[in-house]
Amino acid sequence: MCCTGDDLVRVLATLSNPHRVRVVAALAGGRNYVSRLARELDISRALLQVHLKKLEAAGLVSSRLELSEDGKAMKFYEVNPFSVHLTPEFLASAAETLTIEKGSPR
Amino acid sequence: MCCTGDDLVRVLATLSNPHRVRVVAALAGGRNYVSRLARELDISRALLQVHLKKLEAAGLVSSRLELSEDGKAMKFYEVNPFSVHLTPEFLASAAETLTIEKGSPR
DNA sequence: AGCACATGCAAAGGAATATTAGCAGGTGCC
DNA sequence: GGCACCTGCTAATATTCCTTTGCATGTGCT
Repeated sequence: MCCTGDDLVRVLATLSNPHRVRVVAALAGGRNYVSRLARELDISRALLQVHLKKLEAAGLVSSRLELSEDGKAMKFYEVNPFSVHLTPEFLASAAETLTIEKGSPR
Repeated sequence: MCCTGDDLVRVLATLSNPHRVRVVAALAGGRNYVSRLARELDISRALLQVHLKKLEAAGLVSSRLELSEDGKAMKFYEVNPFSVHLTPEFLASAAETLTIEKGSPR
């Protein structure tokens, strides 16, 4: 037991976008940096950055800024291992720690 | 094994709403009809109906119209058992059957 | 200087969601 | 008839999300 119901909802919301699923899938095969990942997934870099931010905000990926040998700053992303067993019973327990306030996404 | 990546995304999108999680949680404790469920969850019936429709469209719940002893039409909902093990590896396999349609402007 | 590559961010428009309010229908009971 | 229940729909609003476009920074190489 580690996450609140709100955290779960945030994770599910984050993974409810095909682009972000593909990003996680790509990173599951190994870490990568933004520009290259954008080329491999064939999406714009700006779009990828937005999705990466959401994934990181949800705790699904981590980033690390590194300097390549030729001095260029490159931001590497990698997946944080996670495991959620989605069942009605699990949702029932998660619902106990769920706030319903309006304008809550944050 | 059974669902496409698109189906998975749809399920996750459906469960990425606190109201719908609470609905599933409530139904996990037993079937119920719309008006009563709305009272128990303390939300408007119109709102609940919208969420129930989405849950049913995603295949997470089922509905059945029944007649009470006193002749009133009552729509009962119940959860369809489901089990999704959410991991990076699982997403990687799901991503293979994921449509993105859209021109790719590089 | 100019090109290729890396990063970041903000504004703007369109699309999709969430929620409310209000209407319609039905039954049975006092 | 008038309540108290049940069901269903729509239109209109507010809000959030998605995506593109554009500009800013920096590096190294020719």
